[in-house]
Amino acid sequence: MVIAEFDNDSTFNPDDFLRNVSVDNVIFGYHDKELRVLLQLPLTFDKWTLTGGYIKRTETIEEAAHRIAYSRTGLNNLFLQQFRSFGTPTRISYNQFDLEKVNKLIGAEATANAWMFDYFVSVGFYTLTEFSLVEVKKGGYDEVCKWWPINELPSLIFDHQHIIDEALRALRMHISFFPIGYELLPEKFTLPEIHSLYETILGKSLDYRNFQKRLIATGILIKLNETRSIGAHRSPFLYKFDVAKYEEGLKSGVALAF
Amino acid sequence: MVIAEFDNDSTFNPDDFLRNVSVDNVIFGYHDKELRVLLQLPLTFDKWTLTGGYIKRTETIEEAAHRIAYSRTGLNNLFLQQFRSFGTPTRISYNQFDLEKVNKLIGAEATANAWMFDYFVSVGFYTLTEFSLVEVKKGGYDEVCKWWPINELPSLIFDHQHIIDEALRALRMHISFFPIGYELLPEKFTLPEIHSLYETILGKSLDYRNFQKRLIATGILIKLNETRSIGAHRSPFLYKFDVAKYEEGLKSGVALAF
DNA sequence: TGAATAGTGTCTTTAAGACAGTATATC
DNA sequence: GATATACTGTCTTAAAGACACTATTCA
Repeated sequence: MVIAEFDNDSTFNPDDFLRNVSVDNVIFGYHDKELRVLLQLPLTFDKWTLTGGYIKRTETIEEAAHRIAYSRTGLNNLFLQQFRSFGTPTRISYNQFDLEKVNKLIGAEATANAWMFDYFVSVGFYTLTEFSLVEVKKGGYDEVCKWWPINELPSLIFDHQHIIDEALRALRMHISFFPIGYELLPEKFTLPEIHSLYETILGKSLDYRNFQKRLIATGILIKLNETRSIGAHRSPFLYKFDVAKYEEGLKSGVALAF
Repeated sequence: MVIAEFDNDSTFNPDDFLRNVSVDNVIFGYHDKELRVLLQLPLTFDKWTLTGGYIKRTETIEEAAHRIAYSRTGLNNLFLQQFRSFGTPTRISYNQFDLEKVNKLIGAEATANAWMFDYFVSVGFYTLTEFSLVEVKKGGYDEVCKWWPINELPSLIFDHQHIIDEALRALRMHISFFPIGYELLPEKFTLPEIHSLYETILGKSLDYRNFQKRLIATGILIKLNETRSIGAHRSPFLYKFDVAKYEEGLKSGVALAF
């Protein structure tokens, strides 16, 4: 629930958007055994927020989620997954806004019943991407937009901490039934790399031998006849995804009960 | 997305409700090996709809779902489960309304941009109840409200068939991980009864011996020293739920991979 | 040759799935 | 005793989980 739309549209008009519904994206980023979330610090708050926004009258909620994600990451083929909606009259609280800053932005005196302080039901989406390659673009009304390690999140506005918790729960459930990694790993990757990926997302260690057995058994991996040189150590073999089987797994599920 | 609120409130004022968000309840009913859905035929359509409604500015989306479910079933302790939200600009289509009837109801000429024809994002909830004991109450603006067998649904308005399909998918996934039956079976029930319940909901047959083994293994059942007389047949034993373990299972899940 | 990482195999336990004959209640 | 339903047990197979040693790279 933020004013991301202002960014590319200087003639922002609330009437072009749905009232009382918004989208919040929980964008998880993975890199080098670390899981982060993309958060922004709007000028109108002194707390961080998810990258969210309003829904245009001409677009679906999924399109809105993609547009908002694109506006921050420049990525337009993210696998955005709806996981829950959040609706409580008190979730958006008037007094968490910095009214002085709001007034300056609006160029007028904001009253307590201004549309932006209204009760918004937020539809939550999450996604997962490789964050080291993403060029984060802050919105015109944000001070900063950056990746925060999942275990060291700053103080968040409204119920955004709760939304992140729920998104992480959904993500962790999701990866027991569907393959992940295609957007997160280089085209050719090693088993230790994908092993670390799963461990990081699940937040627990997985026996490497059993992990390998199960992952191979899904049939989504193709072992290559190349190795990666990693210094004074044995060189691990490279693998790539069998894209057809990976896609198939995304649809009908894959047995990986972690 | 219907005008259920009119029912108990003759002074219905759209300003008391959120714009552009609604709730749709998929109320599944079970009785005697049959699964049904509660649908209503509003005066303003010639197609059937889910029992849905708008969200008051003073209530959470969950409270709205409960209020709406109560208004049709008289039940107020339903286990309503949010499963997805639906938002497409075209999902509510103006020309599926019977304008003549709408005008008569409103007492004025409805224009194409009236609030009720607007783009509504609908938050979907489902629940499951024993339908033979429910006294269905139709809304003041409905012609009928009744249970339809899941396999013989009438023609539904908007995307309501799709919402039902998604709800059923969620329900079937749900019962592989969580116990069901407490609200659906009499306090004392037999194994063949709960077996039929699972078969009906899943829409497939389950080997009785394996089913029993797994269900007993969950520990949520208590075998009683009584039997039920069912005529010229062997009398099955009665069971009841171990409520504490059942509740526990609702929280942390139960292994029942069907 | 030592340090760090990659790779591999077996055993045990548990669960899933297929399958058929005996027991009981009433007419 | 005929009929309809309830009840029970075993075998096979597959998957999960625990566990420890060998192989490779290069400084």
